[in-house]
Amino acid sequence: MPELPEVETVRRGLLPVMEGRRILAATVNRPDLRWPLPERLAGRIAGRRVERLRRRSKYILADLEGEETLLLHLGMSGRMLVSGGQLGDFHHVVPAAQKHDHIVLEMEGNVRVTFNDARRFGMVDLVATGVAGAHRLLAGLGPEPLGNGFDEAYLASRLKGRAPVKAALLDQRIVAGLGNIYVSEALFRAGIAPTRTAGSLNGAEVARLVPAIRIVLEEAIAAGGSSLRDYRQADGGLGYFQHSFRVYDRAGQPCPACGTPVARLVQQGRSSFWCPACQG
DNA sequence: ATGTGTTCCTGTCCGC
DNA sequence: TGCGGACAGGAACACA
Repeated sequence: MPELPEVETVRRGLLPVMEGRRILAATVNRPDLRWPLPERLAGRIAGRRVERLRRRSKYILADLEGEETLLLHLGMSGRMLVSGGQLGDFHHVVPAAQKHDHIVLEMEGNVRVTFNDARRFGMVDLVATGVAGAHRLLAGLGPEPLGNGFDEAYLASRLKGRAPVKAALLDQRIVAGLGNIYVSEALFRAGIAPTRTAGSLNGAEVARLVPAIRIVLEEAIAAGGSSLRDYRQADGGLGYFQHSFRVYDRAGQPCPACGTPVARLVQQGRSSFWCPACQG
């Protein structure tokens, strides 16, 4: 579910209730998500202050005092939900536990942060802060698409081979943070068919693709992400970038540029949406 | 080294 | 309504 814009939106929502605040208590309701959770996780994070809340690709990193970092990935259906707080008096209703509430953090400030993940493709680990970047899940990630390390020269150097450009952009080693929605949207904006071979793109096409990726991600962040099914912001609210989709999930509907029906195809087992007329 | 297909899991929607 | 199948914002893993 969550791609870079959704994860960044969640991070921003968690910032005021987590950064600088202490985790007073933690509850862990099952031993594993996608993988086994760290041993004694609840006890190891309880009582510690969150010094920084960062994002790398689709991961959220909570640097805890004592040089350990809580590493979170939301998978397809993960949510980080904030409850309590503002009401602040003894009348305020503690929300009932929901199905799939796997980890609950009681934060300083009378706020609860709950990690809920129906499909359990999410991941959580606890690592030494100094070597977090070398964690097996982070070590191979490519550059942040909104950062300085992502430009035309870099992307051109990595778009090689016969795999479809769709697959290349989904490859987190090439660029970190894109997912199924934003790859389709970026390729539409760049006028490149998802079926094109990565190595077949010419310089002009790569030069269009870089800003197309950047702009669509920035617009999606500004819209609070895209809510199709599971995704919610930290406050439970919906993102609204789904209303700005030009091709994703719009099979059969007219291309916003030329009116040709948007096509859907399956690549690597995943849907791609595109305009056969605009994207060459 | 590449490229592709499968797998994990739950929930929802659509057609019969 | 019930039931089966398709499909879903990810990505590691196993194999050609």
